[in-house]
Amino acid sequence: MIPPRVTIREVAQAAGVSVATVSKVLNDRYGVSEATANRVRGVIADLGYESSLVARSLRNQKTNVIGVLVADLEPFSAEVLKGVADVLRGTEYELVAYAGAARLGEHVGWERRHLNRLSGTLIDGAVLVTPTVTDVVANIPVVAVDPHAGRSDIPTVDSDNSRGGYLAAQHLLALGHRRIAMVTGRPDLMSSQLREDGFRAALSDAHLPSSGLQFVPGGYDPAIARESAHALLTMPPGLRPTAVFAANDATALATIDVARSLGLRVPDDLSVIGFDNVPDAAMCTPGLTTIEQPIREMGRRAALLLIERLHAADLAPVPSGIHVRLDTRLVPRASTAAPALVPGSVRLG
Amino acid sequence: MIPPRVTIREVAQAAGVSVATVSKVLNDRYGVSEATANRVRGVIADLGYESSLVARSLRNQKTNVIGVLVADLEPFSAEVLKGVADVLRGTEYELVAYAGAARLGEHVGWERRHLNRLSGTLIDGAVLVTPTVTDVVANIPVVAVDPHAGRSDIPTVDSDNSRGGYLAAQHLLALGHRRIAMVTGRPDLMSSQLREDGFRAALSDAHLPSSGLQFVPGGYDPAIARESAHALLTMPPGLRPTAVFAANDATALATIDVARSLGLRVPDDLSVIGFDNVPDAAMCTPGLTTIEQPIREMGRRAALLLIERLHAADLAPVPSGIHVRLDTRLVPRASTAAPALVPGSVRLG
DNA sequence: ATGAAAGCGCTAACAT
DNA sequence: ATGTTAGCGCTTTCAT
Repeated sequence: MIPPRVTIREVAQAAGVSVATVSKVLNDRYGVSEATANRVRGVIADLGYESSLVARSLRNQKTNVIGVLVADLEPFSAEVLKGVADVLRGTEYELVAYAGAARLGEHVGWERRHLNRLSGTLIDGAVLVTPTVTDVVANIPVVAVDPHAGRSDIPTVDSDNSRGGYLAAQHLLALGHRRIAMVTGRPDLMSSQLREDGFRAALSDAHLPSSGLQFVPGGYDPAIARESAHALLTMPPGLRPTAVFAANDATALATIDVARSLGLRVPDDLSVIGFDNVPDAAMCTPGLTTIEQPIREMGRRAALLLIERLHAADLAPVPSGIHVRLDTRLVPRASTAAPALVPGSVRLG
Repeated sequence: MIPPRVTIREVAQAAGVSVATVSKVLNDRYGVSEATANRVRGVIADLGYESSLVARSLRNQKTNVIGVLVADLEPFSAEVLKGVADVLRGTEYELVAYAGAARLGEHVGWERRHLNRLSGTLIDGAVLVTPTVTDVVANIPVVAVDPHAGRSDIPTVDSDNSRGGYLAAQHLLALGHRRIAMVTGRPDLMSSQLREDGFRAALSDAHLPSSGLQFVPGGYDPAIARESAHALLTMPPGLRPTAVFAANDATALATIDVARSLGLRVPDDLSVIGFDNVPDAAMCTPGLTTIEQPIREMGRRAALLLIERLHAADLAPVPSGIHVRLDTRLVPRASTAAPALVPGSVRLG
């Protein structure tokens, strides 16, 4: 009942020629008479035949497919994906995004697995999104976006996380906050570490006494952040921070949620600033003040870098040490404001 | 210098066994002694071998990969993708998103091409995002999200565009608007038609005389919308609409921009409501009042439907007429307000 | 101009 | 328990 996939063999059979001839027609090779070619084309159209990407790439060296390899498709990687698509749109390249099934507890090493499963066959080049390992060896050109580890042998695109952290602290200080907490990120990630470093640097530059500072774990994880936020916000009003910098928007939103559940108003009783500027940051109420990373642009730059390497593949040796770093910027919204004069005194709830 | 891909053959060679034995180890088949299996596993680990997804799927019937097939990766499809990933996360399934290179001028028929290129080989099932054709035949289960055409043989997920249009009209009426215009969408798309139908229904239910109504083309295209908006907003103040419903957010934003360039204030002199609730709608100033479609949830539902069909594949016949329709809702922001008492009189410019 | 055959990496009958 | 072999759909020598 359901028609099976049409293969090149059936096309050949229907046209009364060999599969080799059909293949030649498909690939515009010489050695086929115009008459035969036309007949074959007719059959192809009639049967609605399309060559199998898989079979074709198993056989061919080049596939014209670029892979975006991710551990998971969440807002960040989806945004990178859009950027890559922006560049590929209108080119000869096709785009495949691949998110393998997460093997339980596997945070590290997925990039090599994904690469091995696809390179040499399905894809000509790859963009790795937030890889933990950047010394991967591959037989195809690879570009990393927002790598988690420090040094890297492959071309890399990231944003200025350190400066972003600095900007966040500056913003809170400028508003007048003096008791500030940070919900940190994942200690194993470079981006997270840099955000914290920049944040500390700004506070240190402003000579804020460390007594006004607290750091609690957030792990880029809403659940962990909730717990930390709860501990933070149930402190006595005189000790409780008047502002929180969360290492990413997800944990910032979790913090706001906890604050609200405790009867604290944002930004009146608590200012919260995040990092990333994901769509949710704009859609929520109040709008989340945050540090924007130009994620989509990072995807664009990565794609550009990759295509360049793809075109130069044979000629040039692998140029090492290519690292593109894009600017971060403050996006002020409604979740931050000057602290109440007597913090906590306005709380009515 | 660059190590070539490790294949099963090299593993076999290094372990001193046949490729068949390696394959058995890989797939946990019976007939391999524990000693041999361990030796092979050791070699696999040493060499960092991973089986080629392509070769494997060419050979196998089942691949455990679900495909999300899109014409282009833009905000809408990326959002659907996230929804699908939400459901697949933690399951056995891997996710591949595929955006083929757009053949020039090809708006229609990409879904069949993509499907033919991947089905039967790379993927076990597919989610089609905004397909123009929904009578596709495939040898794998397929679910369509926001199909452009009307009737459909395959399971479908969309949102209640008609009700969304109704809600938009209701909102404007409730604010007190009586001269209302609509910037319509693309006549060839079902979603667009339904938005208009719902809009008309609400106005008719409210017995708004048709003299207060105008429809101008927008084509889901900012450029077209600009032109229409310009014509609309340069009418004499007594005739000019006090509110505009644009068929999607992109054209709503274009309308606001034109209004502003004509010296009209939004929402004081003109209320504008859009449709979709894309991130931009929240990020712009003033925030755009709009009708939200739960796009990510649509992706989730599609994935759920697909997995269900995948599991039931052999047993059940294809159940026809499965159509999931999710609710749309009004998201009030700052771009709509009650009309000025004497419309146009407050204009000072 | 056309076709037969090998082989890409892998799995599954089918030997042994 | 292990190996041999055929074949998934396709492209590409290499005959004819």
